Amino acid sequence: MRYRKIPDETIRRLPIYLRGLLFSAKPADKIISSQQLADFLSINPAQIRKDFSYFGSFGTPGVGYNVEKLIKQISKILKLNVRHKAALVGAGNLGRAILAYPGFKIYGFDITAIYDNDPKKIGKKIENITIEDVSNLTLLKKQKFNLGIIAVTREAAQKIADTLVNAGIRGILNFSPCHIDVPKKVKVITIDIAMDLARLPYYIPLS
Amino acid sequence: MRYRKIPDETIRRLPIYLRGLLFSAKPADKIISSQQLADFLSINPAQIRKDFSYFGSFGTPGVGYNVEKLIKQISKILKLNVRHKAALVGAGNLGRAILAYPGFKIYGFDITAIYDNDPKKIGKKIENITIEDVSNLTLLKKQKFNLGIIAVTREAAQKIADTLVNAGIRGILNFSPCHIDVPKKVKVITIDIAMDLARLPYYIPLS
DNA sequence: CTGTGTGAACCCATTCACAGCC
DNA sequence: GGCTGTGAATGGGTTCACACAG
Repeated sequence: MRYRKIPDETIRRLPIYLRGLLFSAKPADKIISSQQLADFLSINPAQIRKDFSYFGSFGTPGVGYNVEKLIKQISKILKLNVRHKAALVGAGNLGRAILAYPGFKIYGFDITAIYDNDPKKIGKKIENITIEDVSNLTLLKKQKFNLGIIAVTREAAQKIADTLVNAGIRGILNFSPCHIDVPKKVKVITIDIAMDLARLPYYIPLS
Repeated sequence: MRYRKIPDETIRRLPIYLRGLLFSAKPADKIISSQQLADFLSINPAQIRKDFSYFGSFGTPGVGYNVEKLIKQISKILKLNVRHKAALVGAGNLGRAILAYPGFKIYGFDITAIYDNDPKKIGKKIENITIEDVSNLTLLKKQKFNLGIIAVTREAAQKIADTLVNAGIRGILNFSPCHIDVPKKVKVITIDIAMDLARLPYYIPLS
C-alpha cells in the first residue's frame, strides 16, 4: 500500500461499512467477503476493497475479512475508539431530539453540556444535564471538549459557531439549516434534512 | 444549451442554492451574481453557472440573476412548485420530530397520513392526524400519495419499504439507520444522522 | 466593462481486470 | 479455486478561461 491521498468519499463510506458490519452481517459469520458486504449495501465490491486499501491490508486473500477485526479497524480509522465530549447549544425541540438519539452513544459521543439563551430554560435539566447560559460558552476552553453541536435558529447559528471556534472546538455538527463559515482548521458537518427532502420530488414522476 | 446528462451532484446542490437565495440573499437585492451566491455558500461560482446551464439560461450577461425568478426556476426543476402528499410510517419519537419539523411545509410536503403498529397509538391523533393501523398501508394505493416517510426500527424498515412500493409509492425518505432495497424505479433517500456523526472525529485531531 | 454560458482541460473517483497470496 | 490488493482504464464532476451578450 503506497501512500495516496485518502478521498473524502472513502471517509464518507466508512461509516456505511461499519453499519453494514454491525447490523447486516449475521453475528454467526465470523468472516465476510467484499462481495457479501457489497451485496448488503448495494455497492461495488472493488470499491470496498480499494477504500480499505488506503489504510492497509485488512483481509486475507482467498478468505475474506474477519468481521470483528474489521469493525475495530474501521472504528480506529474514524477515531471512534475514543470517547468524544460534545457540547450541545440549543435546548429546543431539535436539541432534545438530538439528546434522545441513540446513535450518539453508540459511536462514543458524550453530550455533557447543554447551553441555551432562554432564561426559562437555564438551570433546568434534560437527561440529567443542567442547561447553562449560552454566555458561559466561552468557558468551554478550560474543559476538554472537542465537539460542538449547534441546534439553534438559522439566525443565531453563525455567532454560536464563532464562539465555539474561539473556545477551541475543532469539530462542529450543525443542525441549523444554513451554511456557516469557519477557519479551515475546523471541520463542520451540516445536517439539513430539508436539503435531502427537497431533492426527492425531482426523481419522482408527477402522477 | 446542448443536452447533457444532468449530474446527480447538480441536483444535490440545487436545494443548497435555493436555501442560499431564500435566506442568505438580502431581500433588497433583486439581482444576484454567481459570485455573490458563491461567496454565501463557499462554492466556486463557475460551478453554480454550470449547474444552472443544464436547465437553460437563467441569468443576464453583465448583470446577474433575478433572485425571485431564479427561486421559481429552481423550485420548478425540483418539482417543489407542486404539493406532495406524504404518508408517515412510525409514530415514535422520530416520527413526531419529523412531523414537527418546519422544513416539510416550507418545501410543499403535506403529511396527511400516519401509520403505526402499536395498538396503544392507533386511533390517537398527532397534529390533528389520526394514527392508523400499519396493516392499512396497502390501502394507500387508492389515494394519491407519492411519497413515503419511514421512521420505524431498523428491523421493520425493509418490510415497510416493500409495502410502500407495492402501494405505488415512488419516493421514500428513509430515517431508519439501514440500507433498504427497492426496485430501480423507486427513489430512496436515507437520512442517517449517525453516518455524518461517525465521520466527524476523523477530521478532528485528538487533543 | 461586467458577468453569463460553455467548450476544453483538469482532477478525482469508480470500476475493471488480474497478479499474487491463502 | 477463491478472494484480496492494486495498477491501469474509464467515467464523471469541477474548474479554467474566454467568447459573447448586455
